[in-house]
Amino acid sequence: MGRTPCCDSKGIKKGPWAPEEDKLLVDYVQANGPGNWRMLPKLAGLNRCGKSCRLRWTNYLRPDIKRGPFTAEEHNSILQLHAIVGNKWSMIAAQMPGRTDNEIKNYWNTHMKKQLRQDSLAGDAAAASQQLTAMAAAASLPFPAARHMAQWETARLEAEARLSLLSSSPATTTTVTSATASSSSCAAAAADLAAAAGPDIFLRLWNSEVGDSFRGSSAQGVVAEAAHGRPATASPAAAVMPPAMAGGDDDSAASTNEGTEAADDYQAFLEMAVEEFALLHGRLGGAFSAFPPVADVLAEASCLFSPFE
DNA sequence: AACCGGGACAACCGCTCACAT
DNA sequence: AATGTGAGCGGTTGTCCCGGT
Repeated sequence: MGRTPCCDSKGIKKGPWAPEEDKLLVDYVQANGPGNWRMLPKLAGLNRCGKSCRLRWTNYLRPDIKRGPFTAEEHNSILQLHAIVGNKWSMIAAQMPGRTDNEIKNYWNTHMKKQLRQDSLAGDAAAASQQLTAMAAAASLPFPAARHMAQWETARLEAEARLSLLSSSPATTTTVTSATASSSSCAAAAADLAAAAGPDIFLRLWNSEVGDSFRGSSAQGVVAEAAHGRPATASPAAAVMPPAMAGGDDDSAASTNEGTEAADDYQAFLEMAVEEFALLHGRLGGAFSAFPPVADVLAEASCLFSPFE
């Protein structure tokens, strides 16, 4: 679908914002609230495109923005969160009140990337364990959601490590002949899936119909979601998180068993994903196109077909 | 004083997605 | 179902500033 650029009109100003423009934008948003950015420039008397106004407001003029240099605590938080989610700046920013994704992204690209490069040049032999270390540290972050993310992600990495071990053992290389595969062969298949389709395959599965199905069928999950009281307007981060990590509550005292529960949830999810995959394959003979969202996720893992045949 | 290079940060660009029509 | 729109996201670019030569 063709999309007309928002800023191709002649005479629309670009570049740095003047103080008068900032004042016009702030006055308008304070009087009318943000929203309808396309019409805003005209209504506010600005010679800018709506997108430019939105960016200026969200990245610079918003009253709740925390200016100034990043603290050591924020620095560490970014480091740890980046180890978990990668370049998902909006997710990282969601855990750091007062900081924008743009600000964090710039900080990462200018300060932290350089630091990491220097660290790697120094020849850190423990590089492989850095992610887990960062995650362990993240478990003590002052941001509840970040704690949940770290705990769940730690469990996920441990589970994946187990799956890798299982998949490399001779016993699990035997042929799986039915959709009701055993837990260990599910695990092996899941490890194959990750190896074939990339580590984010699990996140994508979680966001697919398979994940929906799992969430819907897991009574435990429903209880967990209710207990965590996920807000109706979930953050983008919460939208992709399993219940154990999408909580948003401050109930840190009750988190003792969360890692174990998360690992169990994750294992159950993997088993269901593989079963679902096998069922679909059996039912459709590989014609996954009838289920586009699942197909998108699973088609990449087509080399997984063989264990089920 | 003039020039240059690099760092820091604001702003833009291109893309995707959800939703409305 | 096709298309248009608004909004958000991540990557990239542009500009300013500052220190070194």
